[in-house]
Amino acid sequence: MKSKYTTIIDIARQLNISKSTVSRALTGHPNVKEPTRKAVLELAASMEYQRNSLALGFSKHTTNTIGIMVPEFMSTYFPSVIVGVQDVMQAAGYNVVICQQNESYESEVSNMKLLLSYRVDGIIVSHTKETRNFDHFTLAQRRGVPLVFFNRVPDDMNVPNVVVNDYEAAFQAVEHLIAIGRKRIAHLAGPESLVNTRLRRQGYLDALKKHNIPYNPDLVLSYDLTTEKVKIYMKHFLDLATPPDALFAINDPTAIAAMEVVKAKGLRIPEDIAIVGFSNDFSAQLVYPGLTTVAQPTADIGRTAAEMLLQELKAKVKNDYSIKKAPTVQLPTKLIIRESTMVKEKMKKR
Amino acid sequence: MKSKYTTIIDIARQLNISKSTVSRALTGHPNVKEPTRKAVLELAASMEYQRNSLALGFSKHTTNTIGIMVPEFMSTYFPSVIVGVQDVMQAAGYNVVICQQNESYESEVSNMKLLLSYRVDGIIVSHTKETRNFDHFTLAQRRGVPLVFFNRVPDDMNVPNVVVNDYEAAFQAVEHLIAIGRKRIAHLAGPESLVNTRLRRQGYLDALKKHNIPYNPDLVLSYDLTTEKVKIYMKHFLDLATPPDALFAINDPTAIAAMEVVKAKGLRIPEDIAIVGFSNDFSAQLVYPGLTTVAQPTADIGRTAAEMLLQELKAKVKNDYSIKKAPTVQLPTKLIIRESTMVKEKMKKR
DNA sequence: TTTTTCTGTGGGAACGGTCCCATTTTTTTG
DNA sequence: CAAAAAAATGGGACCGTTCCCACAGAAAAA
Repeated sequence: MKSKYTTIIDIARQLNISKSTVSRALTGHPNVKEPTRKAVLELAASMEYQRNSLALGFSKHTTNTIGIMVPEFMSTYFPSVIVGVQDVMQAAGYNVVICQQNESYESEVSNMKLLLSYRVDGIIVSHTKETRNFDHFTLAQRRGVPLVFFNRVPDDMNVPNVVVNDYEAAFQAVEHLIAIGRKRIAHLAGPESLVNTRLRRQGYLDALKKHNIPYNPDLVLSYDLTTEKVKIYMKHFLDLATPPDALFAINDPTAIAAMEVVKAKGLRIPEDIAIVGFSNDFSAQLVYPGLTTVAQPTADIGRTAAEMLLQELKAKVKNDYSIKKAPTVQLPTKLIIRESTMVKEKMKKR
Repeated sequence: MKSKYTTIIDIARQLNISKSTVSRALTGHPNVKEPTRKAVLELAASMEYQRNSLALGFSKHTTNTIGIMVPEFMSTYFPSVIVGVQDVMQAAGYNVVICQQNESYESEVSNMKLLLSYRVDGIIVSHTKETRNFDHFTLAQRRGVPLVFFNRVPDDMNVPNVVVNDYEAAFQAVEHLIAIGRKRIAHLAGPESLVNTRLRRQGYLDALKKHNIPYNPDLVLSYDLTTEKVKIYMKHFLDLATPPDALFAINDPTAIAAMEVVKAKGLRIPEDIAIVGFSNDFSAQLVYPGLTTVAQPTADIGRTAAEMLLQELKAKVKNDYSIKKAPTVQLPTKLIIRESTMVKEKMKKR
C-alpha cells in the first residue's frame, strides 16, 4: 500500500536529482544553486509536500516538540497556563502537545510514557492530586528529557519550577479575614500530597498566630478536592456549636461549592460567613456574591515555565550538565477583594 | 552521541538472539518460545525499555494517535467534549493529541499541518470562528486521514459530524421567552461563518413568526464573539427608544457578558430584561441570577465523535471507500430554566 | 521411515529523512 | 592557463522497528 504522502524521493525522481539535494533545498541549506532550489520548492508546493516529522525526529533524535501535562482543565487555571506556554514555545519554533490527566495518577504515568515514546524534547508538568510516587518523572530525567514543574511541585526532586508564594498569599488572605473582624476562620485544605496544601495551611496558621487567634483544629479539614466532600465538610462546619464566621478555601472551585452550601442553608455571605478562595478562576467574578480570592498570574506562569524549559533545552545541547540547584521562580500574587468579604459599609457604597 | 534510550538491538545483543525475536516477544507474537519471551520481557523491564513510537509509526505508517482540534478551551464546553473523546479513544487503544487554536485561522492551518506531519490516524475538529477556507481540511482527506467534525461544521463538506439541533433548540429557547410574555426579544448572534449562528438565528426568526411577533431587524446583531463587542452592542440595545425586554444570546459567555452590562446599568434580570444563553457552561449556574440556557450533552458529543472516528478508521483499513453521504448524528439538547427568565410568581415560590 | 506441516528463529529490506563523505563542477588565484 | 579553492551535487550509512522470507529442527501425518 503506497502512502498518499509525497516524499523527498518522489520530488528527487521527478527532477532527476538526488534526494540529498532535495533535502538541502527544503531545509534551506546554503549549498544549493538558486535554480535548483526554486525548482524543488515549486514542485514541493505543487505536490503538497509535507515533511514527515516521524522520520525527521527518528533520524535527528530531536522532535522540536515539548509536552505539557496538567491534572485537569475544567477550571480556567490550567488552560490559561497552557496558553502562556504555547505562546512562548511556538515563538521559539516548538510544538506543544497537551496531556490532561483527569487527576488520575495512572493517566499521569501513562501519559508520561506516551510523551517519552514520542521522544518529546522536554516536558512541563503539574502533577495530579493522587501523585505520591515520582518515578515516572525521574525516568524522564534519566532519559535526558528536561522537566519544568509549576504549581504542583514535588518537594523532594531537584527540578526547575515556577510557583507563587503560597505561604505568603495564604497568610495575606487570612490576615484580610482577620482585618474585617473575623475570629473563627475555617480552612478547607487540599490533599496532603500537594505542597500547595501544606504551604497554604502554614500561611493560615501563622496568620492566626500573629494575631493571637488560637488555632482550633476542628476548623481545619483536608479533603480530596471533590465537590461532594465540600458539601459534607461544609455542612459539618456550619452545624458546629459555634460555627465559623469565615472560610479560607484551598481554591476557587472549593470556595464556590462551599458558597452553595452556605446559601442553601439560608445563611448570608459575607454577613454570616465571609469566604476567600485561591487562584482567581474566571468563575470567581461570576458567582454571587463575587468571590474574594488570590489572583495568580496564570499566563505568566506558563510563559515563565516555557522560558525555563527553553533554557534547559539549550543547556542540554551545549552538554552543560553542571549539577547545581535547580532554579525556582516565584511569581507575585494579588489578593482580589470582592463582595464575599466586603464589610457592610463598603457594600452599601456600591 | 549515543541516545539514552534502550533499543531492541541492545536487548538482542545482550541475550544473543536476533532483534526479530525480541520484536516478536515484545509485541506478543505467538511464535516465540516461552523461555525466550520471558527472558526478553524481563531484560526489557530491567533496562526500562520503551518502544520508540517515532520509529514504529514511521515503519508501520500508522501511529495509533488521533488529534483533536478545538477553537478555544477557556469555556467548559470544549474541555468537556475532549474528556469524552479521550474516554472512548483511550479505551480503544488510541492516544489523543489536543490542539487549541485560540480562535485563530492561522493556528488552525498550522496545527492541521502539524498533526499531518505527525501522521495522526484521524482528526476530530471544531473549526475557529475565522475559518472560511477549508482547504486544510480537504488536504487531510486527500491524505487519507479521516475527519469528524462537531459543533462547528463546514456546510459544504461531506464529512461525518456530530451536532445538536441548533435550530430546534433556539426555537424552543425563544418560545420560552415568548411564553413568559416577552415581545421585544433581541438576539446577539455569532459570526456569519459559523453554521450555528445561522441555524440558531433561523430558530429565533421562526419562533417569532409562529407567535406572530413581527421581526425587528434592529434587535438582531451578529458579532465576533469578543467581550468588548458584547458591551457595545448590549449598550446599544438598551439605549434604543423602546429597548428589548428579552435577549437570546448565541452562547453563555455572550449572555454572561450581556448580564454584566444590564446590571451595570441598574436594570433588573429578568424583570426588565430576561436572558437566555446557549450550551450550559459551568458558569451559567454560577452567575447571578442563574442563567437560563440550552444544555448540550458535551461529553456525549465527544464520545460520539470518537466512535464515529473509530468507524472511519475501521472502514479505511478495510479499504471501504464507498462514497455515500457522510453520517450526521444529532444529539438532544435540553432547555434549562433558571432565574434569568423566571417570571415573578415562580420566583416568589423559592 | 519419509514426507509434510508446524514452530521458532535469523536475515535483511523498508520506512523518509539527515548528514557526512566523496566527487564533480565552477570559480578564484597565482 | 594550470592549480587550488569553493560551490553544488550524489552516494550511502544511519536512526529503531516491523514484517516478509528463508530455514532449521521438531512434531505430525503418511
